[in-house]
Amino acid sequence: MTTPDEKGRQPFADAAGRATLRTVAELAGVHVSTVSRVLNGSTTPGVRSAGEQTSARIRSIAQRLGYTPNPHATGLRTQRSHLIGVLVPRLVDIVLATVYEGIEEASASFGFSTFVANTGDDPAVQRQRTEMVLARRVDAMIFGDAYVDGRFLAETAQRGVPFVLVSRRAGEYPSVTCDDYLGGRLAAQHLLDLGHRAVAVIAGEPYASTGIDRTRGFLDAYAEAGVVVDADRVVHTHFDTAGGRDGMRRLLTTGRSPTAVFAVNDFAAIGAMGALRDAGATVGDDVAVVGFNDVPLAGELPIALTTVRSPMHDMGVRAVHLLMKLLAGEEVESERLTPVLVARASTLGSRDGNGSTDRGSAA
Amino acid sequence: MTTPDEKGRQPFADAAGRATLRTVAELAGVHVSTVSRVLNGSTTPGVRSAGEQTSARIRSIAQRLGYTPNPHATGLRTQRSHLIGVLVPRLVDIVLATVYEGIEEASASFGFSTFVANTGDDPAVQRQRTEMVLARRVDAMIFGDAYVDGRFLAETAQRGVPFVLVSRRAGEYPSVTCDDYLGGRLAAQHLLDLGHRAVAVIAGEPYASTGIDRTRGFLDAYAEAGVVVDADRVVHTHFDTAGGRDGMRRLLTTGRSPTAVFAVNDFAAIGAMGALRDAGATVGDDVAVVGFNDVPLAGELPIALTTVRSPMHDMGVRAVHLLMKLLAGEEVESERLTPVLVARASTLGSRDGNGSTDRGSAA
DNA sequence: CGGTGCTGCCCTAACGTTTGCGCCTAACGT
DNA sequence: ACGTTAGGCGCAAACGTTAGGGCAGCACCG
Repeated sequence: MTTPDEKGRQPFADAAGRATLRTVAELAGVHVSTVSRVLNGSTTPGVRSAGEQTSARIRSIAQRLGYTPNPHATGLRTQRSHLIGVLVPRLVDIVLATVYEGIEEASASFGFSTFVANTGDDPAVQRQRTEMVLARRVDAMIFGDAYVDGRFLAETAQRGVPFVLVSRRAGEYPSVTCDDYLGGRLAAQHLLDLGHRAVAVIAGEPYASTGIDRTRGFLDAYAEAGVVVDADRVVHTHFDTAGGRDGMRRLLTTGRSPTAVFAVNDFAAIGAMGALRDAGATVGDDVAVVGFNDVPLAGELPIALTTVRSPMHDMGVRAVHLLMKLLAGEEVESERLTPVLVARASTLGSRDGNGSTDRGSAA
Repeated sequence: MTTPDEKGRQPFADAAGRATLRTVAELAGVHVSTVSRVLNGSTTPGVRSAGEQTSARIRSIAQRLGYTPNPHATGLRTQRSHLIGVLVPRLVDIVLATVYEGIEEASASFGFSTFVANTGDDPAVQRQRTEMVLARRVDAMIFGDAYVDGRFLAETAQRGVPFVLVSRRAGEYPSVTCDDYLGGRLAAQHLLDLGHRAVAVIAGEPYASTGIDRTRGFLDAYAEAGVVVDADRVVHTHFDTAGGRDGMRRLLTTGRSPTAVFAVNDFAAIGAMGALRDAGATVGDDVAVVGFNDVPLAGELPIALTTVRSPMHDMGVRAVHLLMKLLAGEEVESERLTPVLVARASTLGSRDGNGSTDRGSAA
């Protein structure tokens, strides 16, 4: 089957015609192990690498041949794949997609590649995708879809797989998140400043720390201002537009309509705006709406959305850094990144030129 | 360093304690090659597998141990990685993210995993990321970021890497796209039906077939109706909200304001709506706006967006199917999937209850 | 002049799979 | 009873790397 030298193809190359260590070694007239040591920078102090000119020659040949080490061989030999498995609820959610971009970027800078998988926040799928990712022998994992109770994570931890959480926290596992509690407080303070007392919260999924912490921060701030938000004014929903619309509808049918709504996610906020529009209310004038995350289009909406900006990209980057420290055996500590409120027309109303310019107010 | 049997851990397991073929073989009292043949179903007709009960025993032991083959070893031995490299402009673009979800889903169903990388439509990055992905020894690639001239793809093709395109077409390379030309015609027909003659196009990037074909379909339909759209009414922009806003601003400063705008992308349309709002125009009543793709929030906007729905998820799925045929050595042909116009308030105006319900009209 | 220590490289054994080849044993045909 | 055949399985050689252990040659020192 394998013709030894099909058509002038590199001798001693692999089946696909790619140069191997052997190709380089043969051309340089040295042993493959020498090439390996030279190319790996052989940073081990005790072990010696090759001489100056031999090294230069080897490097130049490798370069000319476009040699890249076969990751399967390396992985097999070293038991390290330089692969990170990433699990997210859904990549079509721009929030997680942005976080993932940060992860991918930072991983690449450390020489790691990433596998992503969607789990849809379904525990059965989480388990199945984790198995799949682990079967690929990843060195570590990043979970963006943690349940706040962390029961599933305990299993993974017991299997000895190093991992960090991103976006959502859970238990005592190392995580990089937005300071969601503070974010909730920022939203509350903004609405309090505008005089809103009858407020409601579209709180997201009950198992996600993001929604939980943002809601708690919001309610705590209101409580401290002497306003107790009734339990039926807090509704749980999916994190997307459809969820926000449903949540808003439920809030509107309870009778006493709120004058302001805090949605723990921009897309839920947009859905809420849709439901308000359908109910004949004008967002910003009749009802104030605050979202969370400040996705790029929040400021572009026909009625620009007031929201709490979270450092999504940065969370991904920091998560990778944290993971690298973990892999290096260092002590790691969870990080909470600071959010910023961005006030726009959806709370300021039409009195304010519709706020196409962002005014970030430092937290 | 390697303690032979650290703490009651599976004998003959790998460093991470995972079962290997050897573990299974030892327990079953057979040779590893036998285990390999049994577990691989050894469908080769000439070569015989093991006997009925031996097979059953092996399978049961493998199952009990949770054996999964080491993909590095398999990849090294077979020169096939069951890996697909996917390049997209940006994953935060929900359109490509949705396409990618389809790719990931379909790939998994074929036993393939995927690497994604963002290229930001930058040729230098495309090249660099392609190298990176190829260095991982992927079996094939899917490009979602093709330039219509396809010059870079020619290099990749010459290297013998099997690939298909998705979302955008280029040259004669196999691709799965939306029938963008038809989509452009649908948008035009809708605006023609509403009586618009002074129309403009936010045409996207000049190197992407999506924008090109949608624009051409739109202009052709208008030309057939006897309306010639001036060249200065067609502006090129980025595919995001910022791009749409800039494009709209440019259109508004040319003097003669259009009564309708076709943006080749929903986010550009949203940006255009933002610019119109800033200019004091009411979208739907003063100026009609049509987008493209029908992303989930298009219908949730305060002014719901009329748009051309493209089968994004399905494109990803079909692209993988096409790739599998290609890998199987079959003849493959490009596919164009049919789009559908969804009319909403951004063209119908407030006369229409704001159209929170979609009315897909078959193409 | 013999030891000692270093430099510069080679040798070899893995890592976990797959796969062509070939050896047994049992069943079958004549 | 003996030769043939096929089934059931073991053997061993790869795939491309890495890494521990050497072995020459040279300089240096006493």
